[in-house]
Amino acid sequence: MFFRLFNEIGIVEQLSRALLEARLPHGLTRPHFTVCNHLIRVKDGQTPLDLARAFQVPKTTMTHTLSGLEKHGLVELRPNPEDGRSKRVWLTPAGRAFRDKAIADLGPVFDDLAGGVDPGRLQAILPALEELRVFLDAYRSAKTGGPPRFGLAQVGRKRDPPRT
Amino acid sequence: MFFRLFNEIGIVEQLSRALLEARLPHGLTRPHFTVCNHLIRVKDGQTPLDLARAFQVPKTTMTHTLSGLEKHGLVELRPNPEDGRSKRVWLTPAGRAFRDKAIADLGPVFDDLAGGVDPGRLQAILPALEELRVFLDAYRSAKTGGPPRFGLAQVGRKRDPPRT
DNA sequence: TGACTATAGTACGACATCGCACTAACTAAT
DNA sequence: ATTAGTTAGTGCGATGTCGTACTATAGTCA
Repeated sequence: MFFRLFNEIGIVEQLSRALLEARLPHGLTRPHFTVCNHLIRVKDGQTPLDLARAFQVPKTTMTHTLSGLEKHGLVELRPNPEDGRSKRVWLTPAGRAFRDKAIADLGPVFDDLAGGVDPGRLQAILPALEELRVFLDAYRSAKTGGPPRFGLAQVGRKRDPPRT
Repeated sequence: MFFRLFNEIGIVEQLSRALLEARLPHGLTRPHFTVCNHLIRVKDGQTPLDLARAFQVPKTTMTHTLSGLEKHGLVELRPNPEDGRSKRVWLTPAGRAFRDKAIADLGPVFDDLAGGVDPGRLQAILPALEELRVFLDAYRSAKTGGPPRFGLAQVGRKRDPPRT
């Protein structure tokens, strides 16, 4: 049962990602969009590590994603006046426009989706998914070792054995 | 709403993947496991393209996954007597053992999961997920162009513009 | 102040994913 | 049989993801 569940989730993830990226400008991926979206929905000025935590990705992955966004002029990384080690991520006008346009372009897709699948039914699975996500996150932390530890970043993955 | 849904799905996908791969032998990934599992649950002797369709991945990705499985001696690729272009994928005893051991190793995880999240609740979201998956798959085909066309493989993704 | 530890970010390498282009083989129409 | 179009699989290159290791800065404690 769990296998089927995770399998369905994996396939939906692939398909939804392809659906989104087919509608983004060339060179921009779902993470780029989701980060911009997050910076608008929540707030910008967060640190890269904040974002890595929010999306449950290693910080190296977030560095990579942000560098892509910066290269496209969608965000700006400025030093964090409160902490010399870290930076803060700010959206540029282009970044906001990019996000708005992506959402607009997805409108028809969501309309079709709402026509083909009962939105209420999808809405209804959100709490269970969220519960599952929270459990998996906590489970990883629990199994990884001690307390909250740190930001997420590099934990709990498998370790390369020394090359023989 | 759809964003939140796909976001949760994406995160659950990442976390479940990490959870699984942390319990697999080094060098083997979730696709390796899921393919072996599929070959046992459904049947082996399928063609690589059958598998690519089943997992909704491009055929090049399946080639890569199968070559990894073959390198580890978990599957065998033999010519397809009915079609000189294609091959058939057969599990080796090692492949079956690998799948069985992975499932056994995941037992405790699933027990914990069943303890932390109501399994009935997860079970209940399966039909909606499946419906969503079927819709997304059909939608991609519909938008991509005509009829069933081909196997899945390389479609509907964005095209690289000529390098300037 | 100095020493030790913890944290933020990055450079780098390994590898997975996937689009493009190509070959070989099948199919259809004549 | 010839030819054109389609399909199965792969080589290759580009890029996303992530673990390891490193640097710079903070924080803690004496």
